[in-house]
Amino acid sequence: MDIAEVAKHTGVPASTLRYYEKQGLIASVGRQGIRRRFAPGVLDQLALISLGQAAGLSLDEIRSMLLPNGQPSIDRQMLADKADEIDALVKRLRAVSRGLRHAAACPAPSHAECPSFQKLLKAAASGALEKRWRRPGLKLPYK
Amino acid sequence: MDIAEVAKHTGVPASTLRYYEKQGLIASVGRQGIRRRFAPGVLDQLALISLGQAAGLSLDEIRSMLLPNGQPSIDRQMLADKADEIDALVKRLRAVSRGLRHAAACPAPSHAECPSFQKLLKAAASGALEKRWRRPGLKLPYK
DNA sequence: GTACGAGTTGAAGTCAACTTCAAGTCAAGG
DNA sequence: CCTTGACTTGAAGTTGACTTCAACTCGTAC
Repeated sequence: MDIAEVAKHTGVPASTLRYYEKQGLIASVGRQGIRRRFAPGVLDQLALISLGQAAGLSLDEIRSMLLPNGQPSIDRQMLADKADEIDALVKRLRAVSRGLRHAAACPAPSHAECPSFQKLLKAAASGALEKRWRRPGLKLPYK
Repeated sequence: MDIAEVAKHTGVPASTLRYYEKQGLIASVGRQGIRRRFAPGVLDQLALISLGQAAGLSLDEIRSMLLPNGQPSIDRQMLADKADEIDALVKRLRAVSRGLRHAAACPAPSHAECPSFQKLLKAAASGALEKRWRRPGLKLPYK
């Protein structure tokens, strides 16, 4: 497959594929003239990368899960740890969501007078919402 | 309060407070000599900013929720929409977490042969995990 | 044989949210 | 008066994951 075909199948732009190759996340199986050729297995590798990103892994971390041949070799403990991390995040997010909903439904004329909104603010200020995180991490959908 | 005091109370570094002021997210109430003085209300504003960030809002979006005086003026519909967005994210994250856990517990000798891992990969590839997002968004905890 | 479209390269640019830096300004203590 | 230490400034640097760019090389079609 050439780069455009991989891009079409996966939705990953050609520029990103070249970037991933430079980063050692995927490999081409040679050239036809000057053009890269990819084995079909690259589609699985890209799926794995997608999955890792959805799990909040950096490309570096994802690379560390790949053998030189591109086969995944994943530390099961690491998977479990990541799952724990995600669960903790989910817990926080659900608290935020509950708070937002309550604030949205709150009948006070302005949020300044809404007790549940005040409580939310207090929680945010107290760090219960984990104010300051250290990694760039998970992306949110735009819409 | 001077900037160090605000920093101490909120955990927000002084450099960030200056940055927020430049961005119009908070305001100082004048100077004592060359130094900024903040009204206590700035603590609430910072809590609101924290909350917004926890909800995945950009600083731009957060600013759009603030009146020029710093009082929040929040569109309740927007809150509800944000809550929906977060719930959708939570749903995806829980799927990822479940998948990771299953893969971690999977008895197959290598992940290449684990059926549930394959299924996860397939889901990732099919876009069920929402591969390509448009906003920088939510940060993950480092630990 | 030459024009075209799709690929190639390395380098540089983008984005958000900060942080870091050098150089300067103060207030208070000794 | 002089040092110290906390603050000030604008400008530049950081991070990760890409994207964009100009300049170049192919294979194919006309």
